[in-house]
Amino acid sequence: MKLQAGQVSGELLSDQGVNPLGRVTLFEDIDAAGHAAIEKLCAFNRYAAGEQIIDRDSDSRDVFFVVEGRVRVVLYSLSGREVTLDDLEAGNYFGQLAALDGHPRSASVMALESTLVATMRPAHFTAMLTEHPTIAMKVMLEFTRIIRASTDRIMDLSTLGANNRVHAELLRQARMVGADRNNTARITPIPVHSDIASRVSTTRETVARVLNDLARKKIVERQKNALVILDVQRLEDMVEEVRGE
Amino acid sequence: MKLQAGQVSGELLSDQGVNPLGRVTLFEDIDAAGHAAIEKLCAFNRYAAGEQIIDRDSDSRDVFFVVEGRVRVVLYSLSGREVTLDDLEAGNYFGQLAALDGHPRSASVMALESTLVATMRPAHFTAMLTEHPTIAMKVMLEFTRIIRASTDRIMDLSTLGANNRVHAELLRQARMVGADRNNTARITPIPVHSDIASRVSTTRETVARVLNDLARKKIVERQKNALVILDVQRLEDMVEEVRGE
DNA sequence: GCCGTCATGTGACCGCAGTCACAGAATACC
DNA sequence: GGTATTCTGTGACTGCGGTCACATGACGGC
Repeated sequence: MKLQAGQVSGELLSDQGVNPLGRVTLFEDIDAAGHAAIEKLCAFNRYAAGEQIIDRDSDSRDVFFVVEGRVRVVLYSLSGREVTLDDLEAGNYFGQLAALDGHPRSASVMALESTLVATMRPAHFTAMLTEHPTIAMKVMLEFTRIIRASTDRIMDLSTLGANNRVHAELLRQARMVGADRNNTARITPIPVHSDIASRVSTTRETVARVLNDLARKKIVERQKNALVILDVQRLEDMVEEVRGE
Repeated sequence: MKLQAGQVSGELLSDQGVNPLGRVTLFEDIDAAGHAAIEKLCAFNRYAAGEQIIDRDSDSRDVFFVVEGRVRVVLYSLSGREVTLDDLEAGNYFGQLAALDGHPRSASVMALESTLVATMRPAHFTAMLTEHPTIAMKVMLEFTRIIRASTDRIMDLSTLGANNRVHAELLRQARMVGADRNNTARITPIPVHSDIASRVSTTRETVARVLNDLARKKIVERQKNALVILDVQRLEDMVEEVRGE
């Protein structure tokens, strides 16, 4: 057994006076009674930062709901090279692929910080989908989100060079936090270079060079506790321009 | 209106004495009455080889069922560079992303040969999913297939060089047709180089060089009407070896 | 058959970015 | 505070593979 996270009792959770599944957006349309029923089907586990929750070549099929914390979905090449697919905040879930199709896990998942997850066996998950069509629909919508993100990434990898992919990633993060009317966006905390690198499949060094290049051009600025995109528009132009070539 | 395919009457189809939706695997668990009901919700259109069925930036949301023929799902960069995502045989369907989430089309789809498709409006599609849970489940399984293929591709693009991606693609095609006990597989008809190139995001020239290289090493052989993988095992080794680096 | 079109083969060139190496900065940990 | 570790910056080198150019080959149409 590779997963050794401490089991967390339901009691402990109710002691906190919270409905842990209430935070999971997949269940947001379900009433309190439904939450209680679903909660009975779950086991709760806490993972420390850096701990593996899903190992790509384990044969578990469970679905995991992130009650608290943050996780990262990654692929590792045998050489240890690490490809980040997605980060999931509390309220999201993962592990649904293997639960639904019974195939081996498609990726590994690790906790980025101390993370509390609810675990559900695959049979309960599929049963829940047939019982609650609104949940099934939400699962499908999540799939469409994943597929669209994947095709975008395939497109980027196929048509953009490494430094343009870094530009595109900065732009994505800038859009996530939103730009103010000055065309600037504050990304905080400062993303670690190797982190950006693993999201766009390049090296830490390339990211550093690109960021300094952008800083020299006054497009980004590294501040105390935030990376500031000084001119989102200009960055957009740089990306769009190259996409068209 | 960009799509100008000729409308095909239902009568014409019944004249052929076939149940056109019977071939669509999504509906295989539905009885004849159900097929008839679903068929009423569809319009039938025929597209010529090369004709666009979905344009990435049209705002249609319909779902398409491939009754006959073959289609290709592609992305185009503004420069015209073409990235193939998938080919779909008769019996499959496409267009479900936009139908479900209402966002713009994620890719373009073109007919590879003369193709007959059944078209369904998004509202009917979602209604059908809630009415037939078994269809909803099949849609989800198709999503898992797409996501797994996408992550594999992202991994390949991130970790393999261009010629190893060609190796990996040949291997995939070899596995599709299956190898005999001599470790050989006949891929037929001979895939066009530019076609392979667009599947693995490289150039036609690179594919040509790789294939000749493999031919020199007696791993593949170009025959009259088929590309023969003489030593599937050896090809596997070449791919696995590099993945581990 | 002949020709137009599409597919293939190959050389030359060269730029992007990955790799290695190491120095310096920042942050975390006791 | 000091030390360990993790993060960042940058130069030098190099090879993969994209691009261009052009020749040859295959094949379908009529």
